[in-house]
Amino acid sequence: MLNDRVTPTLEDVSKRAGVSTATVSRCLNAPDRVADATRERVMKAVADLGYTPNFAARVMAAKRTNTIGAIVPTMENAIFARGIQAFQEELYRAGYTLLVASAGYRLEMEETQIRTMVARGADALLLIGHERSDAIYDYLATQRVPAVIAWSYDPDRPQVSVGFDNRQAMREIAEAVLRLGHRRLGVISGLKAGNDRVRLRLEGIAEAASGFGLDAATIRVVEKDYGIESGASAFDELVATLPAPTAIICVNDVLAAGALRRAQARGYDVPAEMSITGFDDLDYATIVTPALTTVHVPHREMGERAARELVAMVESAVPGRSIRLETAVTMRGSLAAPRD
Amino acid sequence: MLNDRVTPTLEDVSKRAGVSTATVSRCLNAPDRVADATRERVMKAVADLGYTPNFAARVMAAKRTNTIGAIVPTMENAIFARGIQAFQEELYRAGYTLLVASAGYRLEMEETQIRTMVARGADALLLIGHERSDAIYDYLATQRVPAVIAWSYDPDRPQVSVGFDNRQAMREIAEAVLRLGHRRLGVISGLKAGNDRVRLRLEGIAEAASGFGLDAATIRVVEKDYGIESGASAFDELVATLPAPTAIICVNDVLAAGALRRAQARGYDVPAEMSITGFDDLDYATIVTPALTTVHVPHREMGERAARELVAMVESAVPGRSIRLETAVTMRGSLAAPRD
DNA sequence: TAGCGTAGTGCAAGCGCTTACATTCATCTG
DNA sequence: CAGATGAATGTAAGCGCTTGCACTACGCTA
Repeated sequence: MLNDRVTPTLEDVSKRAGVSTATVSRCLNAPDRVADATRERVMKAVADLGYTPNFAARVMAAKRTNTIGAIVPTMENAIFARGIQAFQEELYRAGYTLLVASAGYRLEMEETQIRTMVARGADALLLIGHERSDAIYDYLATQRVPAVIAWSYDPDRPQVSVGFDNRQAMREIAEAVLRLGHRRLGVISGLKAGNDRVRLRLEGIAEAASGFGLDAATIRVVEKDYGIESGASAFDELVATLPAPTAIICVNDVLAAGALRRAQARGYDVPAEMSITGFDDLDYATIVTPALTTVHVPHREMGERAARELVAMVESAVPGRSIRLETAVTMRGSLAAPRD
Repeated sequence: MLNDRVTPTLEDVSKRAGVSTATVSRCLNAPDRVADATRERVMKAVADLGYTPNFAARVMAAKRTNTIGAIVPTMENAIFARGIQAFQEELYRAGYTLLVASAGYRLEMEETQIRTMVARGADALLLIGHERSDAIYDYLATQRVPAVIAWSYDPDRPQVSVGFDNRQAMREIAEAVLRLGHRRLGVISGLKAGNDRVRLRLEGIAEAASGFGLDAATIRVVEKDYGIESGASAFDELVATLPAPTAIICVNDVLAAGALRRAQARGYDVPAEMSITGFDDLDYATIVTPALTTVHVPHREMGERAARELVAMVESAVPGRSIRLETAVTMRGSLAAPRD
């Protein structure tokens, strides 16, 4: 018994107030069902004793935790931070607590985390992207734990999603690149395994290329995990094989920032000799020089809407509706027409 | 009963395996105390049923959650992300789950979060910085919840801390600035309220200034919340009053990155006309141009060591020792001698 | 062979709370 | 004024798990 707390219990309070534990419980959970005088007495006892309800006991008895879990691929870089922050603020407003776990972009790890969260009594879950096993979706269904998928939007899937169309968003920025005249493209991608957002974005690039009469299969794609350094080394790989691309499209701003810095370190003039684009519109995009042309994603709005949707699903047991958010190509200095 | 789960219970498993619930429980928690044949049978039943232990029930019965909470000021920018990520990885290795909450740099909010975490049964807590009410320290003591303070190191305080000496770290970089000949300094600070790290860093600057014969009181300090935009507008304020500083010391890289970009937007040549320094050595520091001279903080190491210390405190109930980590001034392009 | 130790298992008492149901009693109705 | 009504409170049954203790059976030792 490592944790033998010295916390007063409901019973201590009830004795001190001279009532039953049921009355104390009601004072705490449904104050209007208790006579004013009694309530005052009880509340005084609560205050005197510094009583805090035992969470586990409450969960066991009430089968509700007022807790919502979020499982993100990573907390290390800023990709999910802003959205999750907004998510948590909105949950807090609605009286819920957020539990965050990160799965390191690994599906089995995510599955473990989902099961852990459910076992911990999460009333609902926020998940990133659609890709995961049917087994785990079935599990959530049988457990009756509502879930919302964020950072992705797909009305054709049975799951409720609050996000944007990754493919279309990426196609739009790729088209912007192509429209300027670029024909030799390089792509820096995150790891595709277990990450449908990345795959959809790559498809978006391929679609744009086809639309401009390019054979998408000839576009060189370098796949790396996320990180500044990965973007930098991916850049080196892309320019190693000739003819080098005139524009490099990155699936997010972190990779783009790394590629940009490496390009400059290698003496490339960005954007005159080399254009680079990002995705997400994180802080990274605006602090680099030149600032990144990127896809703006409404992270905060996504977090807030997902929270509201999830709370509604928990509280009214309605099915929940998918919500599509708009992204926007944001033109900044890192993209220009090719020189030649 | 919104969450009437359809989860199998220990009893379901025990029936299927033809043993008592006690045996099933032992299979799960102390497998070597059960005969091999029995264990196999039980494990098969567990697998067949897809059984997951109910967390709340387990906590109630065992009074231990294998959960450690971390309450950080914010998750929005990258300041704490790397350290927390390392913290969680190390905890995971030791068999613990991490609960994260953010307190928005507000002390009352932090207090609420601490109480919530304790009520939820956190076995221990990671807190950022020393500043909080005695009442809450007393609370943790009576509840017997071990806590470690990170991002700060102070051997004279009763609390265990794993971190660095904010004052000295900042003094060192300020001295580097002064040594180059700067005498007109500006400072961009985070909000001091409830944030002892910031105050210590400011003291470090004052000490350095005194050491160089400057009156610390004459140094202009602009206080802002953290954010790129805050850094930018703080820069404007600092250069609005003449004579403008020749070097701006920022209490972190986020503010520094914002100030740097704004300086350039206003036509300043950094570092020739204006030097800018940061603190933390986040990604931000290396992707801006010129890269930021900053104080390198061993975030990952801090997270890992804090996790190990905390686990030791929980498991062996030893008092715990404070650990001092070294920081290092990292010279990069944003700092140079003043022109005049 | 009696006596003992030990590994393996079961029994059942909680852990602190919520809540369906039972009880009490003051108030109202006709 | 008897009886109905309903507000306020109490009673007690769990929620699903862990664990101290008791018990059995088997293999040793002397």
